[in-house]
Amino acid sequence: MTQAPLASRPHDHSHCVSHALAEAEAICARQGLRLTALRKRVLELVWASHKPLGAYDILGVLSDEDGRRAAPPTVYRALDFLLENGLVHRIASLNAFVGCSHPEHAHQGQFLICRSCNAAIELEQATISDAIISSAAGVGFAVESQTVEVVGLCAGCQEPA
Amino acid sequence: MTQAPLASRPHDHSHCVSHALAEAEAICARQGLRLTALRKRVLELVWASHKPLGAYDILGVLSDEDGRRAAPPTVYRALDFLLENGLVHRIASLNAFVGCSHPEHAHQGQFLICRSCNAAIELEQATISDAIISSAAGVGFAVESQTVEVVGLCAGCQEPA
DNA sequence: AAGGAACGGGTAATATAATAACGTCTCTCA
DNA sequence: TGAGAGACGTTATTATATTACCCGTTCCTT
Repeated sequence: MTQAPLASRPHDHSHCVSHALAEAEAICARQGLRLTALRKRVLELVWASHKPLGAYDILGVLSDEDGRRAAPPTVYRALDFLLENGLVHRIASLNAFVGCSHPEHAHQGQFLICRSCNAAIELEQATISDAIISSAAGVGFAVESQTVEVVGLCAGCQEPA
Repeated sequence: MTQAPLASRPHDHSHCVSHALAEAEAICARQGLRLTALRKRVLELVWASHKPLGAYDILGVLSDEDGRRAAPPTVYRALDFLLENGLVHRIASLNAFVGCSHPEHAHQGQFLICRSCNAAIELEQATISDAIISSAAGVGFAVESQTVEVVGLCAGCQEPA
């Protein structure tokens, strides 16, 4: 059977970050996309943890490390690029962004968001999207994109009180 | 088999509105909740169509009909009441609100949102929520609430070009 | 009937999220 | 070599949501 997603287990997170950045480099190189310093830095910040990060949080970090304060469009443009190219996902219910765990192929993420530790676990379950597509088809609706965001408690946060 | 949801077919919409209001009255009466004039008016506005409505759209209408301009908390408080009591749903991906089609029992809505006519069709499919719950259980995640919002084309908007 | 808590709602200010509009620099490549 | 495209800075604005404080009414209690 498939192993539980990394985000839901303790792990050496620096591997996630370096792996995600290396993969982004490779994907951009292959597709002739420009992963500029800014875009790379934003991607790195989004990957700083498995918790979805708000655009203004990113902005705050960038402003701190630059002397001058970055403006919203700076961050949103970088995020738009990363979203368009499947390197991050947007969590609509949180107005926040999280690194994509499987950027190598196009897909829609399904997210399990822990209300205790805030981690977002990305799933890619055909059973879920198939159920959605066929239910929609039952009322004549043609699905183009899906948003599935689930709140609850991750395995690690369900310890007995 | 179950009939297609009303929102996805032509219908006499004034019936929807009056039915929704009557049902809200009954539910509130039964549970000792106060469906004040303001709350009722907001519910009526949300039900004005099957298209999700933004809080500031509601605010605009209220301001127009009152001479004085309503302020955001007025609307958000009414919406909070309606949400808490299952009379409306919030569509996170649109920052908008839509009347609940089945307020008589607690449930999480699943929504099909037409990108052409903007109508939101509410589903309540066990196949979808079961798929989510069991996929989540597979990684040890305990689901508490689900957000399922699907964008595409409704039956009526798929006419040949 | 009086006291007081709870509730509904008005008002101002503020917080948070996202976009618009415009300018400049640099790279590419024809 | 210069025209066009892309990336990003900058300022301003729009959209969405919340906080804090106040006041009047309701309703419960004695």
